[in-house]
Amino acid sequence: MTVRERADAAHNRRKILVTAQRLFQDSGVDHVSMDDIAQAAGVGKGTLFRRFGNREGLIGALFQQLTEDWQQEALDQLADPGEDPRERVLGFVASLFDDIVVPGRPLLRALERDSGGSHANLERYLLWQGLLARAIAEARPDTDADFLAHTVLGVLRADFVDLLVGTGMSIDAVRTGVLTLTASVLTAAPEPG
Amino acid sequence: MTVRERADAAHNRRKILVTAQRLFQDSGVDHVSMDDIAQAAGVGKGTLFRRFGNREGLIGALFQQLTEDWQQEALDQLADPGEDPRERVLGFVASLFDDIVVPGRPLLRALERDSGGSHANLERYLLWQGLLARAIAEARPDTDADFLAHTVLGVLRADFVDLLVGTGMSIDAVRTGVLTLTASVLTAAPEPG
DNA sequence: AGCCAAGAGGACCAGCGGTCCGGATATGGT
DNA sequence: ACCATATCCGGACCGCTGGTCCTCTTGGCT
Repeated sequence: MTVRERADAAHNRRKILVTAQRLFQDSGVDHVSMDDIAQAAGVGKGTLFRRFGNREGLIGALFQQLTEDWQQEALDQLADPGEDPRERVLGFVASLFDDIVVPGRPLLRALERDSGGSHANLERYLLWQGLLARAIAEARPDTDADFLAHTVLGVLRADFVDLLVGTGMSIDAVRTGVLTLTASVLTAAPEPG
Repeated sequence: MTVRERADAAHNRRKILVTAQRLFQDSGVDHVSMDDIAQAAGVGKGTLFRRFGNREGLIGALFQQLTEDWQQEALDQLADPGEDPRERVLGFVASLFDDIVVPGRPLLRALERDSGGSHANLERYLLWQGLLARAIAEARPDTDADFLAHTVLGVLRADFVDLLVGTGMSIDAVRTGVLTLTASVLTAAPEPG
């Protein structure tokens, strides 16, 4: 397909992305309207929607930009059979928290909120959850690794982290809690009699 | 205080509540506008907002109606010192899941979504979390009961349950997972050497 | 240079939550 | 029974939002 994006289109796309990121950062994701972004980017509203389809598409593009490099590396490392699965899981969770959840919290919240829509979020979630579950299963073949993976990711959801922060916990306390939980998930518990 | 609610006002309040519940049930919370509710209840929009302040107030009132009886009983039982803390926690979680989360999922989602606003939700959360943490601490004094309580409640969040269902799990599978997780949280794990 | 698909842009739209205010009425005092 | 009035009612109205549409422009190929 030779239908390459025209130069002005690509230029505008980049301009929109950087502008949106700045506005979101400055004013909070849900105090910035699509009009705001179009105007600040010096672009018509039609252009904005032509490029990204809708609001969720724009936010998704910003989020993907944040994750694409990380995801490749992190998932490879998580699946690397040459290392202790426990270490791999802990490393993955720590990296997910530090590099994605914390810096991407506002974007993630916005994406989680409209989860009813696009399948992209669900697919991404399932990808992470599947690999995480496999690694957990390596460390603890005896348990429901699948649900434990869900649990760990559940605690990492942006709005839940925000809730915890809202109760007075510091980001660092949340981090410690998440990692402790992950570690305990990886440690075999005796079956209750 | 003789400032009793006038009879017509009370009547309208009841009518609005039952109408809203029906509409939400039939069409899904976020496909029903405040206009819809007012019209279906045979009431002016001004009346609706006068009674409940705003959308979140209405949803909150519906949710409180759903929980008020349950909460009294469940929290008492959770704090009852005469029973095995493990049983109490498991019973509380099961009841919370069966009686609140599952039937109230749509309302809860809507409330969680706008959590930025009212403190009422945060207070309710902290009340439940505090008592749950105390009971967990009785069963396992050695761990961070506080964060474990957060974890259990985190997995019970309505939008997370919806996400799990969206991945193909049945409600019953979610229930099993939640209870298994709770049980494992209540079972001491050996410190990793 | 000339053609034209792709893109630009902003007026426009429908729907939303929420407000306002002139008219109606329930209620307590007489 | 009746009045005075605080309370309440209703729906027109508002500002704002995400999203569409249609005309004009322009980059890129020949």
